Amino acid sequence: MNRWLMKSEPDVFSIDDLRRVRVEPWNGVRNYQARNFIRQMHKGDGVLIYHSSCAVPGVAGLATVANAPYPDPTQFDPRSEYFDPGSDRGNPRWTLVDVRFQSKLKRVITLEEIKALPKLGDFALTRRGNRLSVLPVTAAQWEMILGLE
DNA sequence: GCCAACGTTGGC
DNA sequence: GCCAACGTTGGC
Repeated sequence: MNRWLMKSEPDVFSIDDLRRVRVEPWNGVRNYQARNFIRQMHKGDGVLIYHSSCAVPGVAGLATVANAPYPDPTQFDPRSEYFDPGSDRGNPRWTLVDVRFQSKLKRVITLEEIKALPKLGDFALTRRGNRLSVLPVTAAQWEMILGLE
């Protein structure tokens, strides 16, 4: 099993929204590095749901990857904000997975706390200029972060 | 292939 | 709202 962190702006789609809908197609990722991580996902992989661009950024809940990666349908929808006229139906440019709610943490584990972990090691979330919306988490990082709850 | 301009992300 | 970081675009 691989482990990932996926960002969402809680004002747009929060862990409470995911709990309500149970399974959500994680569409709209339009960054090649993030897409390449999505393509490495497998059904059952663990996901940290991270709240970004909000008062207290941090990990808010747990989810799992619900299925194998498949083409993001919004790239072919001219009415979608994620429409990509340059994407070829024979070779779709953008990929997504569905994300299944697992649990909401009792409290948000904040970015500040995560940054302060002494043995966190190299982690895309705390690297300079952190902008990736989907990024890998090692087993050790996963344990350390959830150990803060 | 270079690089300036531009747009976006995201913490603060 | 500000601004640093950084990805993308497009002219050359």
